[in-house]
Amino acid sequence: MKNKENKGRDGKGITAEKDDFSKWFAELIIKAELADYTAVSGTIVFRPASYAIWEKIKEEIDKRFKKLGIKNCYFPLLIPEKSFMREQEHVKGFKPEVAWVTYAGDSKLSERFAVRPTSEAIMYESYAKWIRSWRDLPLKLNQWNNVLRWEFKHPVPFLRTREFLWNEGHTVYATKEDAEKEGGEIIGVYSEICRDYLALPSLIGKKSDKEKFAGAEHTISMEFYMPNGKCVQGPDFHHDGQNFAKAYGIKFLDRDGKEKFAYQNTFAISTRMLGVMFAIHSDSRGLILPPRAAPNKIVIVPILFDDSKEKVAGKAREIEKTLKEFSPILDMREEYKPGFKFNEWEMKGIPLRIEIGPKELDKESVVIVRRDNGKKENVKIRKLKEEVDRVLEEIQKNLFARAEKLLKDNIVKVRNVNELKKAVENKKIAFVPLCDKRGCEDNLKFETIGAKVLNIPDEQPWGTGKNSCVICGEEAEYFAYVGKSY
RNA sequence: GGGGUUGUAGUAUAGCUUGGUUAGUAUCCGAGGUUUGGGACCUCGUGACCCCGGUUCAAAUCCGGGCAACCCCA
Repeated sequence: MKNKENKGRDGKGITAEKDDFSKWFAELIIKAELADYTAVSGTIVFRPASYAIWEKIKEEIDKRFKKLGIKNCYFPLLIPEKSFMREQEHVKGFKPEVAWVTYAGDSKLSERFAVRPTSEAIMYESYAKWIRSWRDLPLKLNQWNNVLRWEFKHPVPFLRTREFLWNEGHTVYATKEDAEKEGGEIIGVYSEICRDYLALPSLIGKKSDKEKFAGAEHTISMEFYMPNGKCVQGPDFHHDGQNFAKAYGIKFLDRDGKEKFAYQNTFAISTRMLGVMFAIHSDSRGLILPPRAAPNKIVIVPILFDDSKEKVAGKAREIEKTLKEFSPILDMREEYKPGFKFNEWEMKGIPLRIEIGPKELDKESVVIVRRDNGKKENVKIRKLKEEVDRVLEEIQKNLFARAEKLLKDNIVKVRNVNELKKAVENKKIAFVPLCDKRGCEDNLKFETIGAKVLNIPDEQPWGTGKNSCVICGEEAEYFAYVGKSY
């Protein structure tokens, strides 16, 4: 293919195949202008192409959070060391990754400040002041912000960055029941956005004690399967019980006149999801975006010849207006041939391309080309809007179906250690009967050379009698998803 | 946590072994011309040796350190 030979030589196309995942992903990120590296390891620039999608995710989630009565606020970036140290499990979990501010100019500060790796510590000092009565509850606050975790593992753009953007929801309830009920609502919002906007299916379940959030009583997570066989933890919800309430003194006077500790939750979705989405949908030609996540859903490429130029250009502008709701890009650049433009917009992941030239003009039609499967169709201009609507919806569905197939095809049920090892070796997610002993989970990681329990789904396929833990052989408590993870 | 590879323009690269012209090429980018249905062509032009130190008359090249990217193993 001529096209193929040209790739790479001019530094514009992606040269790596998707099978060569790391190389492919790095190229995709740079060439589709999603992100760029900076001088600080593990930090990236979120360029407009990716930031616009983040804004969309934010917007949709924010709307839904507000419906649930969650209000936005903003807490400071810096956390005094004393506050940070209050909840011990939390400290243990985060301390190795915390960056400290110790100097102002040339003078050393008398107290050092943590750059937030997450905001529990600073928010809960305030919560303790604000909450006095059962009438103050529930308190439901959220902030959209950045956090810094000084990871030492090899960074990957979007998927493992030291600084990232997210939402931090922090809610407080009078009773455990009310607090726990929120888990379903929040995970419902996150999974709706992932499914309907990002076209990503996930495995939803509870984290094991070993893997749960530092300071939480339990964690519900959404796990995603990447094309290189590794899993990624996406959005999550933590029920903290009274752990933080006790550490930070979040108490209230209840109806019965007794002072009680409150129950708390925290939840988050981060810019990591952008990386998950880019990686799962895209191909060797470049980025593929689900229409509902794409800032520009359409590109219009007019085919301009001298004799018909004016007419075609006029029609193209008309179409641009008709399709305004899809934020179309009209590529009128005359210095590039259409073929060049096709490749460029495919690289950048525009879901649908509309071609219009003299041939179409005569027939009052246009050619539409899908980014997800390359299929071309002739469409009458008078029907264009409804056809575009239909095709975009089909692309959205197709991308989800593809991603779902990738996920489902890579889950295998295993019954013993050998099957488990083989599954992990083959880059599968194993569905594994386990007991709930910590030792067995440690052992599982050892046996599989690094795989871990992703989560434990609510729906348990007990069915045919009892199962035994693949590690110790005793009666299993549950089936868990196990795989290598970022 | 351990081991390895690599840093030359916006991108992809040559040169490095054996130090020595004005650091070569393609593409991108800018100007002009000719073109335009899957990465057109011609002319001219702009643009680079990761940082700090050392060795040397002389460093992209050799040495040390730092920073960064990537790979493998735990």
